[in-house]
Amino acid sequence: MSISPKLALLEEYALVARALSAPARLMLLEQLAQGERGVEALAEKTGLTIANCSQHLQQLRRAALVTSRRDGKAVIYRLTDANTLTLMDLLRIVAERNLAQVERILRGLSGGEDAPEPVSREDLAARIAEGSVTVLDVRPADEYTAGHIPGALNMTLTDIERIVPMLDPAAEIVAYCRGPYCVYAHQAVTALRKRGFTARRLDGGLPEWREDGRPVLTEA
Amino acid sequence: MSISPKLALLEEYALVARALSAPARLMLLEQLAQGERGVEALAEKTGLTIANCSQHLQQLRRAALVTSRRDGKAVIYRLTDANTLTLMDLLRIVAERNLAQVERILRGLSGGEDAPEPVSREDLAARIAEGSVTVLDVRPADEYTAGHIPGALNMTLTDIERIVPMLDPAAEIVAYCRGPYCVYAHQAVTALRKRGFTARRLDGGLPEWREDGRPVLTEA
DNA sequence: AGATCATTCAAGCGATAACTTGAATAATAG
DNA sequence: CTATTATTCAAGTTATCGCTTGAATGATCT
Repeated sequence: MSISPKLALLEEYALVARALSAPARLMLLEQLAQGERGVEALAEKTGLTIANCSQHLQQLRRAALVTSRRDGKAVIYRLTDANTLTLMDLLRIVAERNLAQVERILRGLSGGEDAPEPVSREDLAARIAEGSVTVLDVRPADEYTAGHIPGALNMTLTDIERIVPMLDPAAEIVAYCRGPYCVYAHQAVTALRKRGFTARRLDGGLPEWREDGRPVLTEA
Repeated sequence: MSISPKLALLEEYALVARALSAPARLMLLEQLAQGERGVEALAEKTGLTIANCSQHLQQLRRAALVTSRRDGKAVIYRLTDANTLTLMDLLRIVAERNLAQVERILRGLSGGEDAPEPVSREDLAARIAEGSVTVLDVRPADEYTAGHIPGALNMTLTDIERIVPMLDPAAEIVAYCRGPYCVYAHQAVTALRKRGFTARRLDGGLPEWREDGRPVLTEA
């Protein structure tokens, strides 16, 4: 800084961007968007080793994207504030809007067929109120238990085959998962549409839903 | 992608973040926020070698943050769209809001004294209309020539000493430069306040002013 | 205090990125 | 067509990052 204040400033901005530049850390942030977590839980969810996970988390903390507190022996991490979420969203928007590569990957996910437009959270809330929609929560059971959209059915991708017969073929289905970074809902919609259902994806995931101030049900 | 669609997606998002993770590229983006430029001009402004500059620009192009076109022998680069600017702004917001380090650097720039709040662009426009403010453009002359706020005086930091006597000591001064990443206006305000002037900084720079749809004057 | 558990630190390895130098490509002028 | 100018490509060097392994810290429980 004594050398060049300008460069020092840019170095700080770059530090934040660099923290977002590794897929492993984006996975961690996506998990943390669901709620605060300990190191071990994060390591298990992301498939990283404990030590590696810890190092990534410290890097995120250095960039002030996450903060941590102690709870007994455990250290609990959480997103610093909504800015972190906004930054992740914007990163995704720029990538998806601009990169043809991403387009192709998403096409691959939806089996080459054109995926329908996602349902806005406002529309979904209205249709839940009038009972004209079946809502699927396509996340692991523990995340569902920790909080989900009221009335949503929890099913993992592997459970789809078994649960499909329980669904009313005439009903419209809306699937959601962790959020824009998460591909579970994409895959669920693809699978359901192949079986003739009218399925669409929710715009955003549970973090965005919660961010809107909409109701979230936690299992007792 | 055939291995893991999810990881491939995250890799794309990470690519965008990685493009923003080098100070050199942030400098280039800041320059491009002023308007489109050729490789040589960018290299000169940022102090990079031509080859190095070209490589950074290609990296930004791969992340779709900038696009390019040919103009004769020259290749002209520009920001892809407003999303790039938004992403830079958000990066800055997160860094400045969260990093104590950045706080200290900015304090250092303002000589330890508390800097006044920046003037909003709306306020500045109103006060220009009523003629109750002196506007300083603290950028290099060529950038001033390419476009500036109507009525603004152009002065570089090194010129401040000479030009100060020409200014009405009673007038309120508002300084602006390239934008939030740029520290020229910060330094100008500090220098002026040391000399007893009532000086404040514009919130944002010329790119943001232009983005608002406000008038920009180009020298004939 | 000693044992135990969760997390962090430290050292080492392979891969990747930034920068330099020198050559290759593309468009234009003579 | 050749020369010129602007940009890009390619190879090489140094520094940094991500990951692994093994040891060190810090808080709790007996």
